[in-house]
Amino acid sequence: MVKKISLKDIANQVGVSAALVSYVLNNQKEGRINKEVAQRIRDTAKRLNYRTNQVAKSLKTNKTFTIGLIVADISNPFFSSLARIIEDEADKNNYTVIFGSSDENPDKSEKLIETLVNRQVDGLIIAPPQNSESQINYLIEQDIPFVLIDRYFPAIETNYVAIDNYKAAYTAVQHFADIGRKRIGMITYESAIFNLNERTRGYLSAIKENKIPFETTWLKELRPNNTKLCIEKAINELLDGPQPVDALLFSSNIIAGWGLKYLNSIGIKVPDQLAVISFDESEALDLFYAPLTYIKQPLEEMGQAAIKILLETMGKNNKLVQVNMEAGLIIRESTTGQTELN
Amino acid sequence: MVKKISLKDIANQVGVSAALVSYVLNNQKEGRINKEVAQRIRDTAKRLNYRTNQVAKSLKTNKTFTIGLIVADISNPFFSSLARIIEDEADKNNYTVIFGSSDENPDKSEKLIETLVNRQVDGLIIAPPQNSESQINYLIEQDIPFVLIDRYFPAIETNYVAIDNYKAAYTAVQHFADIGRKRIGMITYESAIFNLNERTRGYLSAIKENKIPFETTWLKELRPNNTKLCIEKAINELLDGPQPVDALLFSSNIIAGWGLKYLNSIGIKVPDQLAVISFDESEALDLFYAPLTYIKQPLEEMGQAAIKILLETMGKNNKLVQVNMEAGLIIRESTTGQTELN
DNA sequence: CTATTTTGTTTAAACGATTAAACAGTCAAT
DNA sequence: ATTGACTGTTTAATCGTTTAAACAAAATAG
Repeated sequence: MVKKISLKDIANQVGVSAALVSYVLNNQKEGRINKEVAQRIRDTAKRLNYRTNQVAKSLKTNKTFTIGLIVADISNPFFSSLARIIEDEADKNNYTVIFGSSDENPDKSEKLIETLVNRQVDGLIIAPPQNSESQINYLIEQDIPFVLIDRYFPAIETNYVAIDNYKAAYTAVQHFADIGRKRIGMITYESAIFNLNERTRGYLSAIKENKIPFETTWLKELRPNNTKLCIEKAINELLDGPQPVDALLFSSNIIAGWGLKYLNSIGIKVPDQLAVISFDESEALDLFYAPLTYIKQPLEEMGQAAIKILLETMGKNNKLVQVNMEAGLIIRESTTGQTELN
Repeated sequence: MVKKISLKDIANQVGVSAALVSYVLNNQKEGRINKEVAQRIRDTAKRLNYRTNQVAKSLKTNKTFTIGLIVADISNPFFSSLARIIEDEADKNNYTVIFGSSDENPDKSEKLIETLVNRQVDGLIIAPPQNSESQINYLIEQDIPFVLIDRYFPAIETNYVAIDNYKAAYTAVQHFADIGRKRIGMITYESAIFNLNERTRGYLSAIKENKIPFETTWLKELRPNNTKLCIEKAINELLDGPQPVDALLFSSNIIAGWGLKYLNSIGIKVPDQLAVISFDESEALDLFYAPLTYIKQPLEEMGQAAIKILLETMGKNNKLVQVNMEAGLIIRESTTGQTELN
């Protein structure tokens, strides 16, 4: 590696102290510095192609201008879209983003938090996996600024940005009821994550309030390490028998992806046989022959809010900010359309 | 922020010098340190919950264990999948990843490179936008380890990992020819990026070798800042008139996404009226009513190779490594199936 | 019983920046 | 001529590590 130019190198060239160079390049001590010298310093810096060493600067100033982002999986479009928004917002404020994927695994999440904290990130944005409460409490103890996103733990007082999942699921089921569906299924993950439980709660609550006689077999809770096969099995169980469900809510984009593929392959007619709603958007939902009705999370607003809150928290504005946004229900053919009858 | 524990704090507690603490915690000077003292140091470190300050360590050791990743857009599934693989491989080697999206814009790319270099990343993995040659040359001059991915500049001697785009496009067109298609269109970006040009070259070459009389109107080159509307216009032009194309190659997942949606909406029958192949995979391609034949890039291998080469380069193993992988053609219904006839 | 080696630990400089405080010189006011 | 204020710059400490070199004490050798 070619020798990097330091402040001292510039100082030597110009014949002044490193301190003066620092003052000039940081536009400090404005009026006090000899203009001609300042210009020479700037010229020399440019000529030598000086780049400040952020590591040294961070050590001294105790500020890295880095934000850590921990999501479940950066390759999941939900999280990568969020990541992109966060990246842009961070950039506007001169921060860069280090990311990591926890795979919904608390051990990985813990390791990531540790790595990022050791790297002295100024703050964290985290979509916490289940059973990671202790890590969150650790961050609170250590007074490390952070914002939870997408999920949070109601038992812990933290900043967070999420949607009202109860309401979102409720609205989806209500929509099923409104279009006359009577046997409404849901496929979700068996999980201690609050936001998923809220979805289930919203689902059950809407069924109850619509006076639909609920059957426990309608609710399929998959292991988080779900596979294609689990989803297919769940769908089979929902559709088999004399009383198949006539509506189905997928509680995540991943489940919807596999689920739709399977529905496609077994020739279920959507929406005639089965009305379908999915959480989260994705291009895939558009290309299904009956474009899917889906619950649209306000990603842009969520990402922006997360950064805004994080910056405020880092700036010692220590009040708690908890944001519950409302998701939209984008109604399309999978619940209203007519399947092209042949 | 709660005061962070430093080596010195441990040293004071135990009553030894900071140096000794450093030696112990880094398992250096193995045999030479009094076991009892070493244990006390370790215990105290644990008790005080010491975390090493990576920033300080990096300053001293001139190594950050950080890799910079610059892609066009992290929210594009192609890049986020790649990012995930790179993340995992980096992690295996104890590196973390800082990322940025260039939006195919050389100015953004330059700013990102500068930011990441200032942060003293140990190396970079870059999908360079067009007109960013000077930035790449700068990295070479500065002897900063990097690997290009997905794209590269044939005129510049660099490490890179990419697929043979010429061959991939050629194979796709050959497949069209094999199934008897005679009027084969392509929608791509007008761009100076080598990999896209290679796709075009492969397309043209295959047409020629199959002795298909090429018509220039078959090749649609969109402005990179393409919109939904441009794609729709291009498709209209290809399909309108007395001699519409009977096969169509989309040169990216983004184009395919919009394109398929439009084909869907105007009721084109795939593959009867129009056989379709897309570059890159995505869930969307699976859910199209005729699952798409697509060119599958070996993302896993590409990401792994990129990290491997980068680590070698960082380790001063200065030989040039240029990898051209072969893409696969996954043949499905959009080129072979029968549209369900009604 | 010295001389040498080994063991265990400390000292101090360094990485590259920042920044409070000190300093020297000039200028104006009394 | 003395004082004080201002201008322009340097000195030196510091951030938290690492690590070569120095050092002291104990063990071993001759």
